[in-house]
Amino acid sequence: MTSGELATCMGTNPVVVRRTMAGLREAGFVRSEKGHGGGWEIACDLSAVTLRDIYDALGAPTLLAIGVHIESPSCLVEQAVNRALTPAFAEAEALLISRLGTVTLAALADDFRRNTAAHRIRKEE
Amino acid sequence: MTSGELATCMGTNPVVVRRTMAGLREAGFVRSEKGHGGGWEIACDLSAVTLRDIYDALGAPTLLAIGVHIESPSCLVEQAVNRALTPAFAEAEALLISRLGTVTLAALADDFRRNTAAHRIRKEE
DNA sequence: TTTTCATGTATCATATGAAGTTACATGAGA
DNA sequence: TCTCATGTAACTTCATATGATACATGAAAA
Repeated sequence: MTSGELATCMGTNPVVVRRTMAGLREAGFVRSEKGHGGGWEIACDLSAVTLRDIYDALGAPTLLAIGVHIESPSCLVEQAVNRALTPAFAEAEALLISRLGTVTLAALADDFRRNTAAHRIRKEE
Repeated sequence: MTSGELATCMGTNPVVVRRTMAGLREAGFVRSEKGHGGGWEIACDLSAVTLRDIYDALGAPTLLAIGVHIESPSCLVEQAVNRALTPAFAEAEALLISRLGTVTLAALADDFRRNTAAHRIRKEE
């Protein structure tokens, strides 16, 4: 598929698609071809890649909305709060990341297909 | 302390302080007095109030940066991802909230005082 | 060889929401 | 009655994610 087609599917912009796919390409999960007949194709075993891998390929962005932003804040109150909560933040993030590691793209695809079939049956009724 | 003094301490604005403190006042954790000699004072037992209570009083804002935003997305792929990750998000959030419940304001204050003492000794050296 | 169509990427524009600001009403004490 | 505080509405930045534009590069088709 081309970036334009993907963008239409996702309701976004071809350039945004390229920006995001760039990370997946660098990780080797997809390939891109320029020119006529070009576009994107999957380049990995879907059962060997997890959402954890995707997460890492996209730059491991922050998962928590709150947390320790400044390493050594000058505010002593902020320091006390950080001491109290840093382990909790770390554990929650680790939990999330480990859960991402349990979801393969193949599992997602299977679930998607099952639901698409159900969707089709429902529409035919 | 007045909103202005608190704002100076926190490097922010008196109105922002009032906006935030309003939640704590409604929960009964602080009291405010208008007029001459007015300002804010603590109105709770610090050992009986946890960061969980503060979190709730401030409107229980989102703790996770990612997660399910649309309840029933039309995108079947998004639906599959949601089915795969919703429990993980819920668990991570529950973990964080339960940890907030283990930190009392009194514990924070104690830790703050210990560190302030150490800070003072370090400066006197 | 030239045209067409795709990616790659820098740069700019826009939208969204948090934070900050201003303005003014209200209330309490000096 | 004057001063000083909170309570709030309304407005203004500000930061950042997203979208858009422009153009260079590369590959296949005409």
